[in-house]
Amino acid sequence: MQLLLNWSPSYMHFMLPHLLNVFLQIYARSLKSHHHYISLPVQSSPPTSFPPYRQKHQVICPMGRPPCCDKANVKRGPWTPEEDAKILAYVASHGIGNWTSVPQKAGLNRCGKSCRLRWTNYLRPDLKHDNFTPEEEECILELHRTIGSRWSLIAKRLPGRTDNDVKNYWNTKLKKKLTKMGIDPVTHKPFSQLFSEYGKISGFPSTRNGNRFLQNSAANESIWKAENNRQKIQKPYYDLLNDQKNHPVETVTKFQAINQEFIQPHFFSEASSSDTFSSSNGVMHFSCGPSHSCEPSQVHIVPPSPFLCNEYVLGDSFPSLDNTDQIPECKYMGMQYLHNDSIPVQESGLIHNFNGDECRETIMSCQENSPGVLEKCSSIATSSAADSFVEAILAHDNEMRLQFPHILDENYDY
DNA sequence: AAACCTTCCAACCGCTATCTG
DNA sequence: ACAGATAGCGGTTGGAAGGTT
Repeated sequence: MQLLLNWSPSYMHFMLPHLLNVFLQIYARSLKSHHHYISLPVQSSPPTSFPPYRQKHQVICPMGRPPCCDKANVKRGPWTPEEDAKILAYVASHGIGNWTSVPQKAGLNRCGKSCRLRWTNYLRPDLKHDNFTPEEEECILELHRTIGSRWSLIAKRLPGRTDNDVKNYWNTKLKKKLTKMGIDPVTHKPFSQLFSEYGKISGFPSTRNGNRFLQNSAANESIWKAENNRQKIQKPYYDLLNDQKNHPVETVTKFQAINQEFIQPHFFSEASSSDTFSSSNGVMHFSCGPSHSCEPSQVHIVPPSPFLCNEYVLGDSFPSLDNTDQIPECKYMGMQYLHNDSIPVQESGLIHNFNGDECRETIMSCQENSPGVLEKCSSIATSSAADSFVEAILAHDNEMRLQFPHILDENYDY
């Protein structure tokens, strides 16, 4: 009883039916076997807060860490209500930390890692157990469009949801939903637009063999590989945005540094041969990847949004943060097409406009809300800047084509 | 009713980063 | 510096539940 009194009302609301079920099952079993109830450990002193999350770098076992468990002899598979009750009781009285010792102390024949996952993904009191709301759905879609399958980052933006929840919801619902709507779940572009863009790539099968590339199964595989590549490119940005200590201005500076040291060399070395860019409706889209590669996976890569932000906003033309008038109007690609039965084609993208002040606020608020910079700043690009950039790359492309015609004019047949 | 198929998600796997002795 | 451990993460899978034939 003392255990229950230490739970918050919301946690109580979640757990009471669960515990009732546990006790009923145990009671029913005890009637059959004449065994007594399990005795839940009752804490001697209430925790100061619930859940008492472990402090970072907290030293739990100063004498060295024993092996987690005997992997061969621990139970696996679905958790029973009794096991859940033991974890809950243990955490309520001891708090979070050193999952290695939890199975032994809680009386469980489970691996510590399994206990941790059970707690993290299911038993945590702050978790929601109801369906995803349309708002959460939009949030997932928008974040996935921006940062890809970084489930833990996305989950952090959705209180009460775990990365596993988000991942499962994406894989079972959202991916199919987008596909049905004619939208590629990786690039978040309409398939029709992808077909069009693939067809524009020089040296691509479209000129000789039509769009066969996109008609066979290899296309899907290529897109997934491209997604992986995109995530590698984006990593420095995630690292930066995850660093909550950064001042907004510092963040901007680091964006520039990352761009110079990593993104630009990467981009120009890999994408110089025959990249394609398009600028429509003021939102610049481009694809990069070596068309001379035998890997169709690298032919089309949606660029990391921060690249756009950095290239066009934080670079030469980026005004001081005090001078918002010079910030071009932001074009934000929202995800409202989800609630629209019609398939958005080229007109998609300009669903919400951010003005200069909003962009500035976004940048200035990045310390508290860092992914906002990604989402909004990423789309800052004027069509003129995009056009000049496109021209520069196309010129570079032509130059490369003249130098390496034997590579770039290969006839691709996947 | 039975067999088969599809969907869904909890749990696991394997990897990397980080910590400790 | 190194080995051995955990935490955290994204990808994958097993099997229960529901639907279809």
